[in-house]
Amino acid sequence: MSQKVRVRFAPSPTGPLHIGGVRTALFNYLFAKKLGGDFILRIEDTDQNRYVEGAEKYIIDALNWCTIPFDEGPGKEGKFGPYKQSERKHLYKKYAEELVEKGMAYYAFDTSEKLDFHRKDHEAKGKTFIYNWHNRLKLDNSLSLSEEEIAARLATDEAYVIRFKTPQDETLILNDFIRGTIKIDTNVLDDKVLFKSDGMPTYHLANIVDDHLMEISHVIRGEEWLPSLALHQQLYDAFGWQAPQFAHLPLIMKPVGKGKLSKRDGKKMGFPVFPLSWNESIGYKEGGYFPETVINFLALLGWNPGTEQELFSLTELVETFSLERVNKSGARFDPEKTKWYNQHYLQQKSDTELANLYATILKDKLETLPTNEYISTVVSLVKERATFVSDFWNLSHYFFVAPSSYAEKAVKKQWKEGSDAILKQIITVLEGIEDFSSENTEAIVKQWITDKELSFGKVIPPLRLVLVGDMKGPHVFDIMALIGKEACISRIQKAITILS
RNA sequence: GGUCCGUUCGUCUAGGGGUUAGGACGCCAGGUUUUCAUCCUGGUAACAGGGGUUCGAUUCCCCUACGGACUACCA
Repeated sequence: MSQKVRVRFAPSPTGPLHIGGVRTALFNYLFAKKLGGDFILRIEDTDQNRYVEGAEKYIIDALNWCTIPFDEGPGKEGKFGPYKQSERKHLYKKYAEELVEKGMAYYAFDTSEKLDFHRKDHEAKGKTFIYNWHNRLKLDNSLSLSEEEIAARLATDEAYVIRFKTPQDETLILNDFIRGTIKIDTNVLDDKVLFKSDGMPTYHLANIVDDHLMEISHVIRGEEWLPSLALHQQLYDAFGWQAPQFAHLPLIMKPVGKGKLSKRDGKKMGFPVFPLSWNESIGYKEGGYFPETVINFLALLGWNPGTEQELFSLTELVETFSLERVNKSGARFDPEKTKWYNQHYLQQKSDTELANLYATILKDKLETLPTNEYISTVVSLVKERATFVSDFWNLSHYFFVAPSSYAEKAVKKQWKEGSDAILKQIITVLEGIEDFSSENTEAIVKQWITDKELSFGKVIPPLRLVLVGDMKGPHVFDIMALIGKEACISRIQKAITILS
């Protein structure tokens, strides 16, 4: 069977996407693009109660920011649309009815209250209530009721659901691309609801029907769906449809503690779990991470190329990705490593690009913005010590504003008896310099030190201290050249009055 | 509880019947930079346990332990 590769990412718009969801989308995207296929976004909003305003837009924006755009989906209608299940509502009922006619599903009239009672009752006895072959004849459904009774109930407006009639005493052989063959005894399965009393299908029905109608070739989803695979496979068989290939991805776990990563973890532990900000939860974008970073670290969570390469562009990922190299076990998410990735990608950016980003921060700090060229030069001097664009200000404020205080420890160590006298003389030296370039100033000052038989250690460190306010930063003569002769002299004078 | 899935350094992972069990992040140390950081070099640290199979098992099989997911008219 050679069929066009079509994969889908099918989130439910119940809130923001978290990085686990983004990774599922990414793996789908990579798989599709590697094989020249299509990546489809389908919104699974069959539960009206859980619908969250703005979530759908968020999902689309997030995918776009992450640079994993979909080929078909809401707003990008292809020939398989619509791509929101709420807009496909009318489609599903006939499929559920078809199964009832075939004797593979049945109407069930049990109320939620009754079922809740059974569940609680069983729980109290340390058992689990399962609605299936062993008790379905004792419950309220079209299998246990007479024809007349069923007809009568259906004729009134009594609420009912349609349940799948799981066969008895069968062993299902399931196939998962990542996990291989899985055997399931149908006797432990329950008769899942396919069609709800509110007229909407459940996830299971809608998912299978849509995947079939949309000609999905591969279903790549999180491991939390593995227990549903038995039902889904049976549904394909019941309809007589060719099932797609399944691949269940390992889950992403919390950095510390137990369980899979949840949407609340970010706030609790102080790192982003969302691509974009959502209410008070900060996103990767707003946290200063680049899309390249997010894509790269997500790709290496549960997948690896089998080589020692760890840095991948999206293009390289598409070329290298394969489902065969996806791991089976869950991966604990490590926020530290994502910082390393970001540092790397920040170094890759051009000075002008970074200067533009930095300018938006500087706008709030300064009354008048220096030229782009100036900011860009500053960036070139400090960027190698930055992980985020937001680090720039701490690293370079002294290029824009004279220090108003001096780091206590640095003063103690570098401001000695006679420092002020030396700096006073330096002022005179600087005043005489015509070409204030870094090289020239350095040559002249160093010559002066030699001539005066002073040590570098007595001159350079205090000079840095008064110019920067701390014992930090790039080559001191580079700093001097950039801030200029006047600023240098005035900073030295100011420091002499304050520190002496 | 039941069903299913999993288990190599602290974390992400490579490997696979005979290896000094490799890399990356983190951490530590040294070097460079008369500063800080970057960078470079080195170091730290792992096959969950018990049984088999085998000349030999971390690798294959079984059991145990541990971890995880699921167990809704949610997805």
